[in-house]
Amino acid sequence: MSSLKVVAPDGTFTTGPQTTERLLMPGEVARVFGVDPKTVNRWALTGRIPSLRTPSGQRRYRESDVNALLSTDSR
Amino acid sequence: MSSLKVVAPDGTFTTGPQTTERLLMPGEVARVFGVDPKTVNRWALTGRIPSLRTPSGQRRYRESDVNALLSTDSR
DNA sequence: AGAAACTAGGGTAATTGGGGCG
DNA sequence: CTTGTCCCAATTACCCTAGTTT
Repeated sequence: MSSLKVVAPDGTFTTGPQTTERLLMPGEVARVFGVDPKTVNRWALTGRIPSLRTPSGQRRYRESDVNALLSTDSR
Repeated sequence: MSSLKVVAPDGTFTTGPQTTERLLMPGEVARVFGVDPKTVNRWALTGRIPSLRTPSGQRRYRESDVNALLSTDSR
């Protein structure tokens, strides 16, 4: 497979043919679940969701991780 | 402006600010119907109303689902 | 350079989920 | 069978200020 690297304007990047893995910001994740952005941070601190950090300390979330939590049953 | 990305089960996705559907908390839904939040909880458990769950287990309700039930002029 | 929007923190009051009972 | 209420432990929302990003 080709290891093509695509770099977006905001610095995010993806490698591979079609795997567009965008990084979501806390507010975006918060809107997905209907919670406060601080709550998403708390999830990261308690290990409920994996997170990356920018050099300045802000958190970013992989949408694959978000979708994995989203697909959890809805009883 | 941040564009929220919504990913479908098949991998396709759409981006856009207007696709953001508001999610209501149990108490908000309860006030709409004039019942106790616990009752809304039971409606979700019995499948009378669809619901999402946060990673910690709390429920959120789509505004469109709530409105759909409101307009359900049964008889 | 400035303004607007978003974020990370900390602290506190309010809400939620689940079980059981009337 | 459905709903409201009481209990508890856990989780979340809202307030603030400061730093970051666009």
